[in-house]
Amino acid sequence: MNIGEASARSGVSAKMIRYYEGIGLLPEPDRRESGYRLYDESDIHRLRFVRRARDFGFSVERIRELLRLWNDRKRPSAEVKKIAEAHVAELDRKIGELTALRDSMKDLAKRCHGDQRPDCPILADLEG
Amino acid sequence: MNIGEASARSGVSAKMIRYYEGIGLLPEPDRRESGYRLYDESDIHRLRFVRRARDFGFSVERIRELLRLWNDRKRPSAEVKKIAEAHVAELDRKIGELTALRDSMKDLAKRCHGDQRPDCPILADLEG
DNA sequence: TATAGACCTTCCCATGATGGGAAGGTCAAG
DNA sequence: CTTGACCTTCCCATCATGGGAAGGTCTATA
Repeated sequence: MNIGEASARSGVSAKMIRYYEGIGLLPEPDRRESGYRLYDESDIHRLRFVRRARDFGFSVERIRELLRLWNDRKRPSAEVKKIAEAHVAELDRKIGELTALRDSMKDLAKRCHGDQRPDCPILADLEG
Repeated sequence: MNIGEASARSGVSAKMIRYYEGIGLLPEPDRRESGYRLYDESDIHRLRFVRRARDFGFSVERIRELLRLWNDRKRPSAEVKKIAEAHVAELDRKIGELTALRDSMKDLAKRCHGDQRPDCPILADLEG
């Protein structure tokens, strides 16, 4: 099938399929004589894996490792788990960061009258 | 003072000071005859405001609005509060998103043996 | 006064993952 | 054979930031 159908069936845009190929995340597919890329079921399978990993927030580089493990029938599951746990830790870190920001901002907003007057603890805080 | 000192005193890199000037977030400063940018206390004040707003996670465009309100002595605090609340809502949204991802990933990792065997619920899930 | 070296200038490039769009070639249905 | 949908590559933009090159300026010291 052509890239359009591969895109529709995998949920990965044609743009991104070409990009992933360009950075070596995906193998170069066969081509028709015309130059059109040709995909088969196993490509769709791999594309779906990539899309799902992206949905989980894995970076392309992490997905590269995950694909390698996925293709390795002798992989120790410990390696996969390690990547997953590192990702969880990273997400935890970001969540903590954003939560701290949100709480501070929420507090500042609560203390702002929010009326016609110019006095504002939010601006006062930003002013330092 | 020159840009280096302005940078050191405000916590905004010289690179970013020039960038902010380039996109019109900051006014064009006076220049020496040599072309060197010249900053004074009020510039430091503004730069610190910008840095602090960035620390809170506001986008440059939001900071543009905040600076406008900061400079407007007749601003209604309601406008500032509105921006802050929109930011809180945005942070809440992101936190929720990341939390959902983290929880799913954490659950998958927990169910992975993490040993020498290749069987792995994480890869199985990504596979779809 | 000459020079070293710290500082400044502008300009270009890269990041990460994604989309937009142009110019031009290919395919399939009518 | 034409039309329109599809494909190709290539370039550009995003957002905020940093790296670095090539070249000019400033200041302290020998």
